[in-house]
Amino acid sequence: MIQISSDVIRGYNDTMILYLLWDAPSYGYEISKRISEMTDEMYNIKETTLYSAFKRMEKEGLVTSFYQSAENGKRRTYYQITDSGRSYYRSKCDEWQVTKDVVEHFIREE
Amino acid sequence: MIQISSDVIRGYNDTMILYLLWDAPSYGYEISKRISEMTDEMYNIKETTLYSAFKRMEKEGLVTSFYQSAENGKRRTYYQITDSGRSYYRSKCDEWQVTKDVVEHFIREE
DNA sequence: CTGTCGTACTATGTCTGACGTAGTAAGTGT
DNA sequence: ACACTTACTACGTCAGACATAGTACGACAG
Repeated sequence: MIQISSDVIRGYNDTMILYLLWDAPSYGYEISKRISEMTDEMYNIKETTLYSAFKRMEKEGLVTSFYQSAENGKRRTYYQITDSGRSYYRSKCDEWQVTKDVVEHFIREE
Repeated sequence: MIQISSDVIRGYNDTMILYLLWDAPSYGYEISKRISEMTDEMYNIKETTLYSAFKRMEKEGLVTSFYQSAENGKRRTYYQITDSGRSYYRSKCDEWQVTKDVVEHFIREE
């Protein structure tokens, strides 16, 4: 089973997280599980990577956070995407198309 | 004109360079020009990025170097891909396919 | 009722590839 | 004579990813 490290998608963790926040707020643990599921465990984001991404994005105004006690009585920090976050996400999607094109000039597929 | 920075393809500069060394040895300036041409100037590798990639890859045994005076009398450091470089390149191509799949789960195309 | 597991984080420090800035030097073109 | 292109080297900085460690609370098993 191939497992990829976060380093190879450096700069796209934020984008992946924003995608998962698009429709509703979420929190660290859930985001992490959803990424693993969606990628069939090919990519498992590291906790430190994830939480530092949240901090960075909050500072940059891409997300806002709020505390909320969950059903199970546990306290969680939820993150919510902002308008600025949505437009950042869209620009990263555009960038991705270009990046992909560029890289694929140098990739041999067999 | 969209220009992408090397940061978004972090870790794939080496792969791009190895691709260009596949059939024949080459040197910094030529590699740099060819990358710009091949990508329609969407990606222009920085000199420092390029030369430090050469150094790193030589240390890792992915390439070997030799001096040679060119037609124009200028001295150049040519780099040549090694067997190890070829197998590294192939593994990066495989990795790329996975990376692309993973990222695209989180990208909305319109 | 104790210890392990899963959940939900925070803190701290390290590493690496990319990049900014600068400088050298030799040949070419005007 | 001077600018420009070619062909590099040196040095220092930065940011994102990651390793390691620790905290804390609830559930659940033996």
